[in-house]
Amino acid sequence: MFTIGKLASLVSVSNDTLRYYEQEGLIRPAGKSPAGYRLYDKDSARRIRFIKHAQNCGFTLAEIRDLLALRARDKACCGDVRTRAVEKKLQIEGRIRAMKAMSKALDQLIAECANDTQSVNECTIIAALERAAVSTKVH
Amino acid sequence: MFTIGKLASLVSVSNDTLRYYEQEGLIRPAGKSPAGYRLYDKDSARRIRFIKHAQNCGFTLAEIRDLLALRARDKACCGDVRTRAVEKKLQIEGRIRAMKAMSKALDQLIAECANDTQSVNECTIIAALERAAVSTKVH
DNA sequence: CTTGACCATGGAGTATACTCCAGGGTTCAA
DNA sequence: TTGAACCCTGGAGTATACTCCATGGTCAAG
Repeated sequence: MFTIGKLASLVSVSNDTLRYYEQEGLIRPAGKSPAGYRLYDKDSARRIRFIKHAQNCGFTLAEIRDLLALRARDKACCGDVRTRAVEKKLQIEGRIRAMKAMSKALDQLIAECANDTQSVNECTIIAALERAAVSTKVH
Repeated sequence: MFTIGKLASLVSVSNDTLRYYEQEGLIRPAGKSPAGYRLYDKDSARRIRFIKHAQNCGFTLAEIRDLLALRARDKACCGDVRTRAVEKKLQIEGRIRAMKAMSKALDQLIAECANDTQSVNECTIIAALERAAVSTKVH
């Protein structure tokens, strides 16, 4: 059993973050000390790592809460989790496409602006940004 | 000269957004009517389009404000704008890399989970998310 | 003159994931 | 016993880009 500070440094997050996760229903201490201190066990550490890794896979805390709930429900099968992973992947790919479009638009802008010493009045980047639509929407 | 609603529908944003841009120092009406109504001209429309296109290139409003200030300063040259475009491109490419790593991590997870009907207890996605670190940080 | 469409201001609310703070109790070692 | 280091709660603040609201003035048509 460790106190919040111990767990926090163990999994490299702040005490505040752990309390925040608890508040958001993502974790719960294994118990409390007589003085009301949160006490955690190894399972808590596993759970936090789960949360962190899922975040790195692009899941929001709300989605992670769902994932954790899924795990808790016996009836749920691996397919449910898989579906979420596939959906998330599609979402991320959409974002990547949007970003690539941005990057491309910037390429065009940069290429157009050949002359570094031109006055800003004739700047082709500025002109281009005033002109044509760059059809990209993120999120 | 048009009122806020006219300009808003002309450039497809809301009245509130235009007031917000003004508050944030991105635009200023060309004048005011005796009753205090904002009055805009064609330049205003051009400026809003500039803002929208720059947003589509991934610039934040704060960055766009800088870009607009740059345009206003005679001394600034096209190179200054170009530098910002290049920096922004690098930033976006970084984000794309991070997202690709996420996508790849999800691929792995999805591939590992071959059996759709397995109980969630043995779910390999869940297990994988508890295990190894997926080393990706966004932003 | 009234009605509806429009405009103004100031301020609060939204989503996300924390971070920081004040005010106060607890634990432990010297 | 005193001080450092730790813990608690509740609430406010951060960034971004709006959106919505109440309250009230303005304008044009009928």
